[in-house]
Order: sequence, then structure tokens, then C-alpha cells
Amino acid sequence: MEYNEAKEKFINAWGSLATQWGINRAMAQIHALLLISTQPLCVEDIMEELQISRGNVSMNLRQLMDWGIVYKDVKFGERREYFNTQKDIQELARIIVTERSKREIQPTIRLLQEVSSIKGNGSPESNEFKKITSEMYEMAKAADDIVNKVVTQKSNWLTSLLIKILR
Amino acid sequence: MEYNEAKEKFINAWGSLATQWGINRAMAQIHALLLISTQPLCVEDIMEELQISRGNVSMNLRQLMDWGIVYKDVKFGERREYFNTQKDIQELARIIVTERSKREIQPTIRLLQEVSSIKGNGSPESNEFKKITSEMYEMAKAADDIVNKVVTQKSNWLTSLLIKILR
DNA sequence: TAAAAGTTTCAGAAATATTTGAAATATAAT
DNA sequence: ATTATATTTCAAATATTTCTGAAACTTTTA
Repeated sequence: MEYNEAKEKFINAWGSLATQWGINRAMAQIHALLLISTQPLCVEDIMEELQISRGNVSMNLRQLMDWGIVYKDVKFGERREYFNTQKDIQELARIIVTERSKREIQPTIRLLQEVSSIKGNGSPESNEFKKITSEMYEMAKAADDIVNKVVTQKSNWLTSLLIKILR
Repeated sequence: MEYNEAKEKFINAWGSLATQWGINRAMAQIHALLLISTQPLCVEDIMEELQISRGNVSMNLRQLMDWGIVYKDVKFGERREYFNTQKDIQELARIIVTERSKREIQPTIRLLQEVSSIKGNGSPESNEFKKITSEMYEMAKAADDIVNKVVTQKSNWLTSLLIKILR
């Protein structure tokens, strides 16, 4: 496979995979492009490469910045804004895991906490409901604990997790 | 909060959360309903409770069965099919993690494996591409290893993982 | 201060994903 | 073999999400 072919394949496939993860295609593609780029890119560059509109690029760059994985990179003497991404893959993954936990596990925990703590009316249905949602709540908290512990260990978090699991 | 209110809230919120995880609302709601139900339900029951069409229920039950978290539960002397779900929450989570890994991590690994192993033409762009995608590949493999190790440890996998991480 | 160069916003258009409902298919009872 | 009961399929309808493009806005330069 040629470099150009591989690059195109990577960006396209990454976009498709992302939709499965509940992340939108353009956002994933923009991020993929910044990741493999040798220098920061401006909005025009991204529009050009991915053949998408200015508005789309602007909105998705904002989202990527909200996620904390893309930064504005000011060039001296240049008017235009350039964008760059976290290139350290371990650190990138750490940020993404932290962020997804904040956006997905935490609301789930709140919901389960709330519904599992209802008074209940003693009916079998109400008892089963409390039982199952409480178990789910405990489980979600355990998952959250694990993520937090793993993720606050800055460098090489993945490798050291692997080592812990293997022994 | 009343039981009925809590039940409705749980099913609705679960459906919304699911869309964030890339899972469709009806599928998540059907699963939630089976989880908290005291007995297996037939298609009619589900249609009734969630106010969705027969076709929708049928298609999503099939998907849940493909995921391995919902089963047909034959009642003797009954024509109709009844559906039930894995009620052990730890085991349920184990299946879901395994299945998502199979459906999401593995295709990702294959992609990264493929694009990172191109010949390259020596240009800085091609070198950067190989470097980044190789790092992503290594990272995805490590994540996959961790998931496999954790998930093959049948019972209490989450708790024992937590213990390992804490010490 | 006005023009230039760039960025953001957002209403409507387009693309995707989900859902419906009725016909086709399957299975069981008579 | 026929009827009754239940399930599955899939084309069309609906709903949701994403994207576009032009206007509004912001910042810099002259």
C-alpha cells in the first residue's frame, strides 16, 4: 500500500469506526488528520483535505478543544489560527478515557443512585427494580473507581495496568 | 419517588444514555425492561409497555440475542415466545465488554495493523504516519490484552480487578 | 476608522438512522 | 389440509443528526 492510499484509508475508516462509538464522523476525521500531520493545520487546510465545509470544521474543532485533545497553536506574525493535537498517544488515550467517564459513567451513576433509592411499595416488581438498579449502581461505581485510579496515574498508565493485571 | 415513576424514568434515561454509547434507544429500552421485569415477557408485553411497533421489537430482540444478553424462554403449553435477559449484572457486564471488544477494538486493531505496516516513501509525512499509527496499534493491542485478561476471569471479575489496582 | 482577513453561528438542506405496518413466512392446532 | 396464531422481513415513512453556506461577528492592519 502507498502512503497516500494508507492515509486516505486510515482517515476514512477512522471516521466510520467513530460512528460506532457514538462520535461523529467529521470530528473523528479532523482529529485523525491532525494526528498524522507533521505540522499544525489551519481551517482551510482541513476543509481542503477532507472536503468539508468551513462551518463543519469550525464546529468540530471547537468540540475537540472542549474534549481537551486539540489546541490552538499561534504562529508568530501569522493572522490565521493553526490547530494541533496531543501527539502522545498514551496521554491522548488517558484524556479520552477521563472525558468519556465524565460524560457517560457519571450521569449513569447519578441516574442509578436516584432510581435505586426509591422508597418502594413492597410489591415483587418494586423489589426487583430496587435490587437490579442497586446492583447496577454498585457495578457502575466500581467501574468508575477503576477508571479513576488507572487514569490519575499519569505516564505509562496502560502498561502499568497491564503489568498489574498479569501478576 | 414512586415505583412507577422511577421505572419510567429509568427506562427513558437508559434509552437516552445508550444513544451516547452508540446503541439504539429501543434496543436499550427493551433490555432495561427485561432486566427489571419479574418474569419473561412476550413481544406483545414489550410493545405495550414501550409503545413501539411489533417490527421494532422483533428486530431489536434479535440484536439483543446476537449480543448474547437476551434468551428465548419457552413456556410449556404456550405457543408464544417469551424473552428473558441475563440477570447477573457482573456477568451481563462481562458479556457486553467482551462483545464490544470483539465488535470495536478488534476491527480497529486490524486497521491500525494494516496501515502502520506500509512500506513508506521516506518523506517526513510518511514517517510520521507510520510512527503515529504504530503507536496507536501498540496501544490498541495493550487495551485488548487487558480486556481479554480481565474478562476471561469469570466471576467477580470487576471486584478482583479493583483489588489488583488498589494494591 | 474603514477595509481586510479571519472565525463563529445557525437556519435550512441533506444524509443517516430508526421505526412502522403490512405482507410474507413459519409453526401449531384442528 | 386448512385455519389460526405468532414471528420476521423490508420498503416506505418518520425522526434525528450532521452539514452547508452565507450572514454576523471579531480581530488585525493600513
